[in-house]
Amino acid sequence: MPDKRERILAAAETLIAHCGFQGMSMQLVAKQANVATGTIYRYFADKETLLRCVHEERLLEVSATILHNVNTTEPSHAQFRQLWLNTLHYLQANPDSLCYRIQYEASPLFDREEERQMSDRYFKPVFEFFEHGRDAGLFRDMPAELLGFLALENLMLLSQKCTKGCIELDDYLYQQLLDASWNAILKR
Amino acid sequence: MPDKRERILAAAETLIAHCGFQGMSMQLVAKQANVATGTIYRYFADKETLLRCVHEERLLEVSATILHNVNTTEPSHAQFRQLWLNTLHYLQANPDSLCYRIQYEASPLFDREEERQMSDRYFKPVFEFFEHGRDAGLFRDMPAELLGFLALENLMLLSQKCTKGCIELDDYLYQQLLDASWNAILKR
Amino acid sequence: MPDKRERILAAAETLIAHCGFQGMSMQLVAKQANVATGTIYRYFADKETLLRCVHEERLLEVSATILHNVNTTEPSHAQFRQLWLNTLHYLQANPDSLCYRIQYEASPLFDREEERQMSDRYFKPVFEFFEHGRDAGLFRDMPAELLGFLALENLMLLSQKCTKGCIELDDYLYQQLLDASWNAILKR
Amino acid sequence: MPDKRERILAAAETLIAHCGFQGMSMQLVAKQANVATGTIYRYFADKETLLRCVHEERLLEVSATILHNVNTTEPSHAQFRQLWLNTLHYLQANPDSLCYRIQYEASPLFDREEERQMSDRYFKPVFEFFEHGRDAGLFRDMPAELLGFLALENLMLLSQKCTKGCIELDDYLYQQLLDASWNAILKR
DNA sequence: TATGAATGAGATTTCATTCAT
DNA sequence: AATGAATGAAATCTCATTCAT
Repeated sequence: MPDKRERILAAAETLIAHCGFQGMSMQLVAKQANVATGTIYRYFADKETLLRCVHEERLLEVSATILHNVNTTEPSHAQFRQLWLNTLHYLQANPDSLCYRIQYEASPLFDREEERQMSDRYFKPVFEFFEHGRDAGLFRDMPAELLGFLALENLMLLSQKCTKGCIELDDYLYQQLLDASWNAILKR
Repeated sequence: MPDKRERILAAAETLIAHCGFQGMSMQLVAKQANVATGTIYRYFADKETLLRCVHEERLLEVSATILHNVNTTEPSHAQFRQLWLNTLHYLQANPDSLCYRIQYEASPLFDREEERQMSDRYFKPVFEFFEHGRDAGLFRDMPAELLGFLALENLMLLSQKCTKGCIELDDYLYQQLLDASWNAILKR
Repeated sequence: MPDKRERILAAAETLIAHCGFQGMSMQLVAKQANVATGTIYRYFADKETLLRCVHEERLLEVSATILHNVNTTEPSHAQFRQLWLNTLHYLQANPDSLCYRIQYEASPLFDREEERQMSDRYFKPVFEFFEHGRDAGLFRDMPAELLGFLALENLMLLSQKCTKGCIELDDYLYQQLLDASWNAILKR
Repeated sequence: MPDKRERILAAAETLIAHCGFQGMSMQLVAKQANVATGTIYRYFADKETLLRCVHEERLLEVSATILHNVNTTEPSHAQFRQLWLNTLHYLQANPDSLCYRIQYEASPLFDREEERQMSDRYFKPVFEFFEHGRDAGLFRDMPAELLGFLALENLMLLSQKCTKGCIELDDYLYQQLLDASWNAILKR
């Protein structure tokens, strides 16, 4: 019954998003996932492993989502727009996932090497999009990671501010932000 | 001996940066600050209060630092450059402070209203800088908070990536990033 | 294994009797009951709840014991004698229980309303005994609670004095005390 | 400034009455008495000594109060009435004192030998009253302590019930209770 | 004599993990 | 495979006592 594994992952993510890293106990995860405490340990070696798995699972999901309908070999404003909107929509639809990721990446669980490998594995097409654009003289002369960061990753903090209610955005502002991101990476 | 309070705050910040929110225990803070456990409770009502105080203390410090040598009534590329570099240098010199802030803001301790009030109190000059520039037709037509976010706040995630060793930057790239930020907020 | 709950209750009662309310720690209760500290919290939400439960458990036990072989609808000297002796024997056989109750009732845990409800629930037959006697013109014209108090409850302090070794009693004195109690409540 | 000592004693008594033995900390006593924490230790060796002193101080006060206007060499109903009413009024006027005493006597601080000595010292006239009455054939053939207990000490639990609001008494009932006490100790 | 900041042992409570069923 | 009661180490917080001022 592999959906138990899924339920446990989702429960952990939600709990961290709402109660923070300290607020997540294995007992609470079990209750939220509707399984027994011991059951968690049949799917995950320990708490740390569970947290790492949530992270990886979500990276996989994000990468799949944001590349939807994007042709990464043809860098253009239209492709970029699709990429940017996919990212935004995912973040808005999954505030727990975002909240989790930010806490995870700032925590000591986060491991540079492992992260680089996962990035490479899951976000290769995204990086390729920026590489192609840079090599065609469209984007600034920077490593693809930096272009990706400038264009997409700052949406994370922005989304968090929206979710927490610090900023309110409307269609006009979204248009402006998309445009700002495009201008930031554009050569000249 | 009011420097005890300072030592406790610094110890808490460092520990959170290195061990995460969950890894920071009051015992460890006491040891790191070289005081007895009970002493912490003479200065801070409980753990939550301590964490909130670290947050406020650092906001105060950041705002003082990044406004150094900036005339906020004259928005110009030179002033912007100073602001951006101040921010960058502060973040690089105080990676713990950054790491702390990100975790704090993603945690359930974070309170929207309180945060807005503190932002208004401490970062008023920064917001004024962007307001003046916008009203003069220099910057995009956006709330000052958003301009500030686009220009400066994404430096937070970027710095974190550097600190964690995911990205390496040199002078040329810094120049590019400064330019990218400027282009992002510029009207036209 | 529901006898664990029983063991915890008994351990708490004994410890309070011997070490006082302040001397009873959850660690000691656990050791005395031969369970782990955490186990207590599976059965009782917190220390206060545990103390309240000890109280209720013992009220239940007392009421059952002192009504043994007493027909409460026939108030007479013989019935009274049985009631009085039952009470005395229970107190002598369970000095811990007594010591606990006195401390509990003098402590701030004690809640008037809750107590009145428990009294009504558990000691109804005792009160009826005194009511019937009063209505038949045998006992003084007083609320049943007061008659019960005069006749039985002062045995509590008396027993405590014996337990603590302040007073020594023999059969002759018991006879006298029983007689004194009877005279106290008798009309005329 | 010996009134500091008095203030500390009063503060300890009040706190125990209201917050229980566990609720009384030396810090709270200091605050309530309006002195510094360390000052308490100039007057009392430690917490236990302080608690014992409160006890003794109050015994002294009670004995002085209840013997007011009583001629202990002439046992009679009038003298008894005065004694009984003095006791009642003291208890009603000083519910904290009562509440303290009950908790103290049930606690492990209470020491049989010391208590007997203090009783003898402070309540000698009361015991003499009952001895004279017994030797004159007026009261039951019992040790004076027991007569005193039957006549007066059960007022303690009764008063506590009133203070806690479990029982309400009026003049008629007081008259009845006084009469009941008298009947209890009377020979025949 | 009086103060109150500081101490650190100890109290209550939580929670990751195990294991008999 | 799944359960959830039990564990006990560790976390937070309190408080009797000391001591420099």
